[in-house]
Amino acid sequence: MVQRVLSSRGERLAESQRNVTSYDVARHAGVSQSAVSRCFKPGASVSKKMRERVMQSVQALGYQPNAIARGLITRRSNMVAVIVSNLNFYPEVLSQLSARFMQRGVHVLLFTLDHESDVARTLEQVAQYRVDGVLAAAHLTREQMAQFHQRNVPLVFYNRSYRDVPVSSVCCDQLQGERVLVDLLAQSGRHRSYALLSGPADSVVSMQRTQGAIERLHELGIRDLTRVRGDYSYDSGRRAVHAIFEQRGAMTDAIVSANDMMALGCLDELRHRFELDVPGDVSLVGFDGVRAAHWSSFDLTTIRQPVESMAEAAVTMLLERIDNPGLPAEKRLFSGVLRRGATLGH
Amino acid sequence: MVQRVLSSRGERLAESQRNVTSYDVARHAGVSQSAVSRCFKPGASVSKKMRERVMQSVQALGYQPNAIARGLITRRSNMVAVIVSNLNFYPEVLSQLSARFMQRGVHVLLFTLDHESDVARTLEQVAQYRVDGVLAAAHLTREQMAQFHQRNVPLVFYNRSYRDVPVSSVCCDQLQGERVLVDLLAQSGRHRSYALLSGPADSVVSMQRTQGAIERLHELGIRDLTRVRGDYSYDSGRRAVHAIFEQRGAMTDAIVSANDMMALGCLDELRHRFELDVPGDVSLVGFDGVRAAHWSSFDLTTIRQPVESMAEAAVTMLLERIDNPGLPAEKRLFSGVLRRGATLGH
DNA sequence: ACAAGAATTGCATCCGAAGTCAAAACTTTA
DNA sequence: TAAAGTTTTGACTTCGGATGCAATTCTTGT
Repeated sequence: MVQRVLSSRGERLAESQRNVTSYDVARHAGVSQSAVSRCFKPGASVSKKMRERVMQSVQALGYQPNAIARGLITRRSNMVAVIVSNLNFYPEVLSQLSARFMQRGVHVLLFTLDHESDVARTLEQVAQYRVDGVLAAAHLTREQMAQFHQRNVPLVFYNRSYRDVPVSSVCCDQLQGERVLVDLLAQSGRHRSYALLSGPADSVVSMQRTQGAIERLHELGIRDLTRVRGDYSYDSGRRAVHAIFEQRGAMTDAIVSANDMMALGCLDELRHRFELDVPGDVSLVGFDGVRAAHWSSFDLTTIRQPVESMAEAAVTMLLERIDNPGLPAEKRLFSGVLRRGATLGH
Repeated sequence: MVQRVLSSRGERLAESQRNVTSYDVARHAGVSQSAVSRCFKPGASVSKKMRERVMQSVQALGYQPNAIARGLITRRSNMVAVIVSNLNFYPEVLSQLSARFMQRGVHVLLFTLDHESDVARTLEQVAQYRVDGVLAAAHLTREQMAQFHQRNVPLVFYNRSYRDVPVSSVCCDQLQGERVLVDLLAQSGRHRSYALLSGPADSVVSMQRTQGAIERLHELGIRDLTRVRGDYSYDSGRRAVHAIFEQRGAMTDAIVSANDMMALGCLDELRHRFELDVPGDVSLVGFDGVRAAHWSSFDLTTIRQPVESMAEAAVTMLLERIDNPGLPAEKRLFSGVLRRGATLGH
């Protein structure tokens, strides 16, 4: 009963309040629909008089052009899909990307992937919305990349580079950054035993960082290495300390963490649970340059990813490729910036 | 040269690879376009045989229905706009909202506002994309709300409630939470002098928290109160400590911060710069329940906003109102959850 | 086997703006 | 002032899928 009344009211509303269209404006202004359309196209052939008349009606009726309809005919949605694997790790990146896209009049359709989510289904959705381009801060398979390529949808990866695949990406040089950190550790004191804390097994970034560290350690003749794995979270960093000490007793006096969050977890656990001094007893380095790494409780030595530059580059690369589909794939590699904190032994 | 070859190839591709449409599928399967369309509408009248035939062609051609075209005719974009004022403060909230919308097959068009950004222009964009609903974690004027109402676009606010305006919202009870914190402070020891650290002047949330604290302090007969203002950031928390001590010397021994970030800034500055003991010399409370508040370096006493419940409520409320435009506005108020940390005096 | 009823299918139209092209209106020139 | 040239304007079609309705096919009962 109530239901019926409500819905009949809903219908009446829907009829009377049907969105204002360009036809309505045209009728109101006594001109053709084409004229109205042209008034919204910059650089179109419209007389001053016409524009004034139309705009007056636009104001009067509160007309807003329908971006959906426009997208249908122009085959340009003016939207890009931004795919992030786990939002918690990318707040700053997403904020940067979003701001820069908005500034250029491009809209962001956000897709987040968590462990349970079905990547294939998500990408289907991306395809159905006919976005003009895709910015992915998540792992895609070669087939999935190929699909976008087939459909002529430009794709740019953020911090994932796929060697041997001609796909565009903007990355921070993980290997080099990690080598710098290891060098610094090695210079800063004679450490007896190193521990390497990696991220999730399926993270390419973690793999690269870990590999960079191992390479450099080997080059320096350091072979005594404990390896444990975390999931990039603070808590997993705390747990990692226990795992490390279980494997090597309390011999370990240098920890290389694949990211800052885990490093902070280590730091807290070392200090507050094990009552060890950092950097006195243990040296520690992270990677990323998250805000908290700068906090005076931590003052972590780390490599800061130049997020602003990377975001700018990613956005620019994607938009360029949208405007000019012929552009070849390009991989841009940014160097991280060393931040010397107080977590390295004398 | 290479350029030309590539771009001419691009053109040929663009022509031949024009996106597959339902007509293409229909032709390939030897059926009508309506039939194809119906195969994608759940619950439509389609025979098993027909569905099989169509789906085979769909597979063969790699057809993906065009959500834009569908949106045009159904007047349902299946997108909602999420407007957040400054992403940095909302990583977890956004992640929650996004995940929950996605789970229900609704897509998120993300709009971020920073200080410079033009809210009016942004809302114009929101309107043009004919989103089905708007979730705002940002401040809108009454007129702006009214615009959405006029256009029959459901609007739900996250953590902003406007008294006297019939608009839906999901909020955490800032006043009550702050009162609980003040009570706890008062019980935990006899503090000589309180300081109140507010957020930005234009933040309603900050106002409410501040007001809640002041009310309760007054009720408890506490009038000796230093007031300073920050911008919600860690750094502004650090600076605030200096401001407080300048105003009251080092008398102050209880600080009520309008959010956790600033509280953490205070904490670090008190301990590392002023070499004071928290909670020995100064007690401190925050608000929000951010991750870092739980870290063992801080162990902050705070009120945790039940982000999961709030996000779920906000998403549900919005989608309900999309499906049933007749529903009246509703304000839902969640209580924060006290987290007792180690930043309160004995 | 045939009529009545139910389930499918296809035709035609619609959503709302943009682009094509020819007609109309306005300028300029001789 | 008429002819030629330039702008503006409007009628019509298009984008790609959804839907009301009529036509068709399939069931079912007798």
